[in-house]
Amino acid sequence: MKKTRISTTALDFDRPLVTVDVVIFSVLDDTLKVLMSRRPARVDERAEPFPGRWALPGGFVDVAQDCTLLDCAMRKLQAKTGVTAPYLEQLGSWGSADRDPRGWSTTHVYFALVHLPPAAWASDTTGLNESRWTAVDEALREPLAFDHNGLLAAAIARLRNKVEYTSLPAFFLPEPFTLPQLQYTYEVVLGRPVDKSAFRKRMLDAGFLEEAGMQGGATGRSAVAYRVKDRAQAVAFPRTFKVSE
Amino acid sequence: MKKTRISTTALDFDRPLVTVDVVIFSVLDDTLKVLMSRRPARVDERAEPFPGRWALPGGFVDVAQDCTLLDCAMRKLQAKTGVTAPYLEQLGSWGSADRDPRGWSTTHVYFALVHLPPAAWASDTTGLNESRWTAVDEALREPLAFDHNGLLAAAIARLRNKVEYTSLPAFFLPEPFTLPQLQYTYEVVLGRPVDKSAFRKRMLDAGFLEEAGMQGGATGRSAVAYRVKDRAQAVAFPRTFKVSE
DNA sequence: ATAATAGTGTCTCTCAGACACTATTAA
DNA sequence: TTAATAGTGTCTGAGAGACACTATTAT
Repeated sequence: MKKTRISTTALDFDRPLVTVDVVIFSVLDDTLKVLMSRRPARVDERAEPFPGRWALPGGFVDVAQDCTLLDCAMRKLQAKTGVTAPYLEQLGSWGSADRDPRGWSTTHVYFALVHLPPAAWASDTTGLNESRWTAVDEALREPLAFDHNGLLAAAIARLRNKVEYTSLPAFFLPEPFTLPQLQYTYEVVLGRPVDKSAFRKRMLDAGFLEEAGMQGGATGRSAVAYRVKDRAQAVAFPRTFKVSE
Repeated sequence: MKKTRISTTALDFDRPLVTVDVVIFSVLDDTLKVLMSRRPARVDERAEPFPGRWALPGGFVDVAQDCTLLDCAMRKLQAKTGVTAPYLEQLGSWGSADRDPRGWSTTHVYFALVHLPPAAWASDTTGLNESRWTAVDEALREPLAFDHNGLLAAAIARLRNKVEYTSLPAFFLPEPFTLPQLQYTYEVVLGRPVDKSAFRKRMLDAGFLEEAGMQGGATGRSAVAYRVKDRAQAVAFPRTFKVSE
């Protein structure tokens, strides 16, 4: 028996599931870390996929609540970390028939760079929303839910690549920050030391910083503090670090 | 009245529409062109959105036919152009409540670089699948269907940006091609002349080309012909063109 | 004064751009 | 031989890396 349809298009075909996942990076303890979320355990007869596995924070788009995909990503980031205005960039989208056992599904992956007050670093290991900050290499070593190993690897690759020629690491620091602090952050993410003189020339010549007073450490000379002029976007340098060899 | 559900997750919420759009670029007549497709005219009482407007080629993901989003994009590209193995890269995804009058919708945008035999350049201005190659600036000037002005602008920006530091324009040429031909293609896309000596050094040093005999023009000296070693991906140069100024 | 950290100066090497030069082909 | 195009050589300047130097602060 066929339904009769008048004045509408044929939209009654199967629609894929639509989700958003957020890769939330931060730097702590000399390490690049990512926020992972544990899939709920099997609580009753309902078939939640990958029970107990670690996964990227994310979930279904709520068409009643989210006006855009970016809204949805910000909502999930806010819910997990309380951060409201971080660096947030779309990484890409993945979709296939078999990435989710519940059916043909798509995910829109965003990646965020945040800095958190130390208090927020406490792992939440209780209840249904268990989450944890994990060193990126460690997170990749174990099998994650869905295709999240692939998504996370892509996010790490994109971040490491962009750090070579952009001001992205500035978003890992609370403002104002000093150039030595910024250099340290670059070195953590790149995993190698960077020459101080070349680094400072590059940052100051790029012109994305503005002075914001002085900042003294526990010991040694005080440093000039800086703020980024335009918090909304990163700056690209004309060359990558370490061109030769 | 509530349905009783056993042994299944709650997936009976509203799902967004899921589409794929493809921005297909090519170079002809000294111009960067894009393939545009006309939305069907209003044929009966069914409400096809944006009747008669120009749009990027695309459409709904067919969960029965497409295994992945990339499959879907390749299927649409193949259907429009007959091209099977071009350069195809994901640009990003857009999704919001109001970009499609039929409801909350998402689109996954891919961009393709193709070279076509001159015969395929004929515009198909008949029937329901009218399509046309249009200069990119011209295509952007008129109001397109949906948010396609924005999608196209993003694709053009990404292409122009990547051409500054990658071997992408090689995909606009049928193999084998000569360095003067490749340089000409760069100049068309960049919209400015490029120094011959610097260009040749850059291309040959990048090491993505392999020789493939000689190729003579109608007049003048013959040129060495080249093929790209790895047709699957573009090469990134360590610097952009024209750093200074 | 010393330790510790912030910041600068100088040298060199690489490489892109500019541009003039040589090489090869057809008529 | 000339026109047209392909390809090379040489100079210069910008800028990154290396690394030694100076500057400022607390003890």
